[in-house]
Amino acid sequence: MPKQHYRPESFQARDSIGYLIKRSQRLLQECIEHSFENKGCTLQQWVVLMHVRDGLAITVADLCRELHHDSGAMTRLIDQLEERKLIERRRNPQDRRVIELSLTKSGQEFVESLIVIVTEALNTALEDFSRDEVKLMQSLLRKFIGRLEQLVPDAALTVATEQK
Amino acid sequence: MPKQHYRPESFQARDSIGYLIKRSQRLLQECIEHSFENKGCTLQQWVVLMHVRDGLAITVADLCRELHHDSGAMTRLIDQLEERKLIERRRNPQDRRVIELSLTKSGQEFVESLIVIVTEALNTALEDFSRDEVKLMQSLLRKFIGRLEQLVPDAALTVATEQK
DNA sequence: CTATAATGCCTGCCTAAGCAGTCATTGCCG
DNA sequence: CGGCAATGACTGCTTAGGCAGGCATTATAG
Repeated sequence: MPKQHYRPESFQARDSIGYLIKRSQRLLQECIEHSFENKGCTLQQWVVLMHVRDGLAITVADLCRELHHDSGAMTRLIDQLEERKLIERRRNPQDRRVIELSLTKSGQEFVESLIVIVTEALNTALEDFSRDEVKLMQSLLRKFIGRLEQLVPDAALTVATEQK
Repeated sequence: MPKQHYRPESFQARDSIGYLIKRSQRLLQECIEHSFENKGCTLQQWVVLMHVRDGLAITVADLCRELHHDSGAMTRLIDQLEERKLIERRRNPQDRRVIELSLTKSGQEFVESLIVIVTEALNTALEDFSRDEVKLMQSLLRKFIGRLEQLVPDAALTVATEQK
């Protein structure tokens, strides 16, 4: 039986965790994309490049699971990055279904140049926060995410497929 | 000079506050919309109805400022709600530019029936959290939002116009 | 070994969001 | 009073996301 954090009678949309998270997400995204300015890169695109760079995802399917993004949309996003010579596709000879992604030289340089900008933006956004507050916020969010992944099983496809 | 919460050399996309917030937002949205099921209503639409109900916004422009949404998209969203007889438009005679929004009888009932569902979903999502943890998360997010609104001036149009 | 399912990538279609520009109305200032 | 900026609602265009289906390839079951 769930705790009564919110009650229907007294519910205020603007006080709910949903509104607060949504607004935080949106503002932060704008903040970062604003600092991207004329780099010609979406936050989304940069995140994809980062994941490939760090080996967190090497295929389109990986990226979709990690970022919880549509596979069709991801294909088209990769198309753009490939066209700009930031990323390369290479068919895996062992499993010819999969296409492995890797950054080009200029892709790597590009990603790293934006890391500086992103960390700057994040640090500025968190300027008023102590180190402990940031840690706290991170751990609360992680806990929240963990809980939600239980509730929305589709969301954690990696886990779901392992369970089978 | 901003604190060094994140540093370019050691930056990990998945540990950043951006990733965590984005993922929280997405999962929570899915969680709620999943519980909306066959109600034939987007979370976005419901939020709009709630804002009108509570007098937080009575015009399209208000809604756009509050929810930080595109005015064209909002017009079309209202079109749908009006077509379904959930909301009404009425031209303000004092200022004939503005169109005031209000809920119909069935609109009110509809919103309130969904409040129950939303609060349930939120309580379930926060089941593992103590009351203090929820308060803490809310206050951290509010602080974060406040900071971001300073940084992205367009974001807080209400404030911005007041400043002029 | 074969039939069937599952996986991965991609395409087409539809809807929604973002952007720019239009039109009407109002506020402001000389 | 007259001109000009500002505001509010709306419309067309472009782009991105979600969904369903298709094709090739691999895994699995009998």
